[in-house]
Amino acid sequence: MTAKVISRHIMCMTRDDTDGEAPTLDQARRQVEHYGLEVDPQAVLVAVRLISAGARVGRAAEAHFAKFGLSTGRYRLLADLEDHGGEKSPSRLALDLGVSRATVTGLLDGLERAGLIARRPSTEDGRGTVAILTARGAQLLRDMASEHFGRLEAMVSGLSVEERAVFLDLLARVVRGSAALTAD
Amino acid sequence: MTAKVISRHIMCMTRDDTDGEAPTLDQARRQVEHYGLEVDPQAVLVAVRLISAGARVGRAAEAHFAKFGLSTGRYRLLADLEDHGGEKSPSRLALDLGVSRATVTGLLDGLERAGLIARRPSTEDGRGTVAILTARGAQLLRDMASEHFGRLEAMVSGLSVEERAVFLDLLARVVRGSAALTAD
DNA sequence: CCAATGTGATTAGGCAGCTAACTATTACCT
DNA sequence: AGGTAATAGTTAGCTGCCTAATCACATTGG
Repeated sequence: MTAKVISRHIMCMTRDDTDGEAPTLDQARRQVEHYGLEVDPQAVLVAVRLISAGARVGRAAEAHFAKFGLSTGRYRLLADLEDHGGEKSPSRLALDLGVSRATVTGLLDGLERAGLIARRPSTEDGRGTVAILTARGAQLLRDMASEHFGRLEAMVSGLSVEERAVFLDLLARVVRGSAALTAD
Repeated sequence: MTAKVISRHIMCMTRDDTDGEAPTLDQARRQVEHYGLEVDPQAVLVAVRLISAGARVGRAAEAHFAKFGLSTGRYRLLADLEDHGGEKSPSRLALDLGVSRATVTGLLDGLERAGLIARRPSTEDGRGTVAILTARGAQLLRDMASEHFGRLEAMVSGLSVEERAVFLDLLARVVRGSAALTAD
């Protein structure tokens, strides 16, 4: 995720060691006070931890893709293709995956080299191309599915069904808040 | 041709675009059934939406950095440097930021070119270098701080203080779940 | 005291995302 | 018709991240 993805947190409040963990409330507070701002450190912490957590889960998923020689982007493209009956134009893929057409070109290049998709000129549009999932591509997806979804499930296994519902609601509200900032 | 409903695969946590929203429960269910898996679609949805939300918030923060000519990585490095008194070795930066030393070298190159940091040989270790925050770098951070933290706060403004606490707890538990998968 | 090993920083090469620019084709508009 | 605009796909060049390899210096053990 993406990568790329944003690593752990937007601000570097990593204080000492043990590398790894997400920033603490103290660190957020220190940062805010350092600039003399009237911002709620807890709110900052929520945003930063959300970014961190999303990246972490994304990386955990990516680790599985890597075992099959795929990246997140390539997996997404393959899966979207299958979901659509195995055929789709690059432009449409870009739209549905939310990436640029140029990125799709690059992903298709790699997937074609690996024999997971094929390109064929469109029959309806002289400009167009169609990406086709090969039998090998479909098989790969089948091979990955069980463990992939199982891993996703395992990651949230610490939450009850009710908690998951609450979590989804809170997530949606933060997304709305960020969308308000983004949309200009 | 009719606008066919685009089905989005589970890992297709698309950004906004066209329809914009993250995947739905229906889509998750369809995917899981397609492979005949016994996985809870809601759990899958939680993981996928978390990835999506984290990326969204990260992008919203990044948009602000871009106004000052910084990327997320460069901002984090700068902020970490200031947080540490303005001086730190590249190795330490890599450790604290959670990226490789090679990445730090690249980030420092860009920041040095922009006059935001300077490199100086370490006085204690003949092999070592120290990255130093310049006055200009510190000023840039000061200029960015208010709006940066304000934006983070705004994104979570839809949650009450209690909800934020719940959210942090749920986030932490999902992170623990993903860490269990990652660590092996 | 010197060889082996370890560590700091960089370089080289790869991937995935982006924008901008380009070619080819199709569609639109008088 | 014919010129202009929009669209499909690609290419080129940027960034940020990675790993692996390299070079320089440090430390340590026999």
